[in-house]
Amino acid sequence: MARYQVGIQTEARIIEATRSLLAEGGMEAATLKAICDRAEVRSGSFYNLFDSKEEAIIRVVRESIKAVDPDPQQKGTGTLDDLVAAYIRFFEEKPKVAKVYVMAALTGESSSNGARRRFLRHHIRRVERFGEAMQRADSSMTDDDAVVSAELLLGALDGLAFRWALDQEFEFSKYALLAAEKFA
Amino acid sequence: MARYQVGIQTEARIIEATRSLLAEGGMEAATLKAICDRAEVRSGSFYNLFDSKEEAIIRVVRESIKAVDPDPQQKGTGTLDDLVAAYIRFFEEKPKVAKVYVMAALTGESSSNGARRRFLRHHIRRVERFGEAMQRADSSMTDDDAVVSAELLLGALDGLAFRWALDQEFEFSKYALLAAEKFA
DNA sequence: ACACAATTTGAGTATACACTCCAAGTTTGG
DNA sequence: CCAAACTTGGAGTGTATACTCAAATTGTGT
Repeated sequence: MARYQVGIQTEARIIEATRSLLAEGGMEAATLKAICDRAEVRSGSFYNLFDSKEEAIIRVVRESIKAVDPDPQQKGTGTLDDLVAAYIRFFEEKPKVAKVYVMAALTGESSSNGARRRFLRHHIRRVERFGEAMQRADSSMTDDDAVVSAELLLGALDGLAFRWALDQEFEFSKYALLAAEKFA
Repeated sequence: MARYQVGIQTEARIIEATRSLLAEGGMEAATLKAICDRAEVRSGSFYNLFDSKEEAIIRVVRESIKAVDPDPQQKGTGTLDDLVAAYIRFFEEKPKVAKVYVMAALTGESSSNGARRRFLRHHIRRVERFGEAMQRADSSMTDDDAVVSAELLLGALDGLAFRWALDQEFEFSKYALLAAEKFA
């Protein structure tokens, strides 16, 4: 772990290099050499700060998953529109992180089941949040209905995100809003 | 290219080995050694039948993309329900191929744009088919509306497929039908 | 200014990978 | 039954990869 300023800065450069490489070319592009070249660091320095390449990648992926969820603290408040708006904002403000997020689920083979399980846990938590927001808006909704509706809307949002990752010209926010109208 | 019976069988074993490895563990799992071991073939035989590992993978991916589209010949007929039903059937009947399909877009050779572009072309074709089916059901629909609706429904279906790839317990067909209902 | 821990360097290691080569074996049509 | 066409085994090649290490340099609290 970095103690001095230089070390902390180097660490940040390595993380940023890893993130941009993952966003541009997926796991395949994030080789140690590529990361070190982009961060302007020699491999020895890399291993002074990280135990393995995997560690750097996991940190980037974990951070990207976390970034999707706006303020997990504010549980129990917030409307469905807030949640959808937060998702849209995430894509507009942090496209690089967003792309890593979209890639993470399918590409996470590196740590085999670990990454996938983490992603699934995250998804389930999100379904709960969306479902609760839906129930708050319509108190006649059963728990089961809420889960089904939330799963449907989140599926649509993730599908549109996937579409955006394929082609950044795609107007994600426009379709995300339409999906919220249609599936809520 | 294989001419004799033995060669044709070996080729089939290699393709099947590649497909199952891709479905189980993504690109990372589909090493030459793993493919050859599973197909019970030595690397020399592999290269007698394929120019490269890439060729085998591309064939599997291409086949999986093709398998999603039911009878491209029947253009101009078929209802939206038929198209959705075909997509659902694809997941139920060919789960292995389906998983490769879901993985293909981002994970393929994420660096080489070839796979991504092919996937995008395929998606656009599908949006057209879905849009036409929607217009056939509601003749007052403009072309633009059809594209938007089709993009939305396909986004949802793909997102649910993505969800299924994460966790095969997920009842894909149930949610796919619910999504389709919203557009009826 | 000093001691010493943190950081950097860069050559070096081991390994896994895709791919080659060709002698020996098998299948096929005539 | 033969010869040509095809297939196979498996040792071997070159290369890219993640990772190590000891020595040199730099940052920090006192």
